[in-house]
Amino acid sequence: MKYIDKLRNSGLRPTKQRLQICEVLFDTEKTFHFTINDLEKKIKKQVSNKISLATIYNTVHAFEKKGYLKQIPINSNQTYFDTNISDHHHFYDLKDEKLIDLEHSDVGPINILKKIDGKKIKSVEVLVKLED
Amino acid sequence: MKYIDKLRNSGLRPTKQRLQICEVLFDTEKTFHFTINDLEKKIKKQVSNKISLATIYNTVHAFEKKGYLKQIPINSNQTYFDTNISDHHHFYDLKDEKLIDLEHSDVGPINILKKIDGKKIKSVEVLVKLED
DNA sequence: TGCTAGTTTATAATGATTCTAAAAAGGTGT
DNA sequence: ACACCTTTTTAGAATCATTATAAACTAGCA
Ligand SMILES: [Mn+2]
Ligand SMILES: [Mn+2]
Ligand SMILES: [Zn+2]
Ligand SMILES: [Zn+2]
Repeated sequence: MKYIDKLRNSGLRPTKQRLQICEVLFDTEKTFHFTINDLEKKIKKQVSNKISLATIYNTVHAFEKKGYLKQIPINSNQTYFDTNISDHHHFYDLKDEKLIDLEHSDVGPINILKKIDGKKIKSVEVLVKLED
Repeated sequence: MKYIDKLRNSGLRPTKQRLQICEVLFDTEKTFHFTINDLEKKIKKQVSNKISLATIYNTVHAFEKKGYLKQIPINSNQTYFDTNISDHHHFYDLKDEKLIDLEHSDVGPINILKKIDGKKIKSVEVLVKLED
């Protein structure tokens, strides 16, 4: 089905757990931001069998390594992930502790004038903190 | 002396420990980035008496709240702080796990076109990840 | 139907950070 | 200097997200 090839092509065996996690993560109208704790709850709701927490961690890290998920740089006691892997930015609402997507097109072009010898830019991420 | 008024004006008692931590943090030619673990080591080297880890945490958080330190949004198992409290950005060298300042002037003007109702922008921070 | 490497799992370990509550120190007024 | 009250420091315990462990399970393949 839908995710079997995706996983196979990444060198990941399409196990029952991984396919179920794919459904929770990617069978949605909209992309979303989540912590492992959020995802664990979503899985409990949507998946009949139990998936261990260790497997959730393993899978999220495997998917991140393959580029199917992105980590969002933010100061929190929990790591935030994003199913939106496009080149985009974020608002962070300090009061509600919620992330909001900020599309590339919603931010004027960013020009990094400083160069670091022997290094090249891998990504440019903007975090806009919001208050009331 | 130098930091007593600074602390008093913030409503913080100028204790021996706080003054010593001020010296470690602010009596430097250049600003720097650090984790609590980094700071603990620096203090051990530069301060004769012992300062407990709890006090280091308390002090860093107090200074951050007063605006004498900034937290840097980055994904790491440890929280990074910055003695440079100017409005600036960062390179993050993924290999060396080092932060490098990117002055406001080294980044073209950033224009956030999207508005969120009832919220105003508190800060705009750019993180530029570097690879070889 | 085996075989083997990859995967899942319960559980333990790790480690940064926060909490606790008692002792110490700062500030103020006498 | 002293008493008094509040803030701060401190050692140690607790918390909790994350990672490690190692045994059981499974996907893919001969
Ligand atoms: Mn983290
Ligand atoms: Mn943190
Ligand atoms: Zn996003
Ligand atoms: Zn900096």
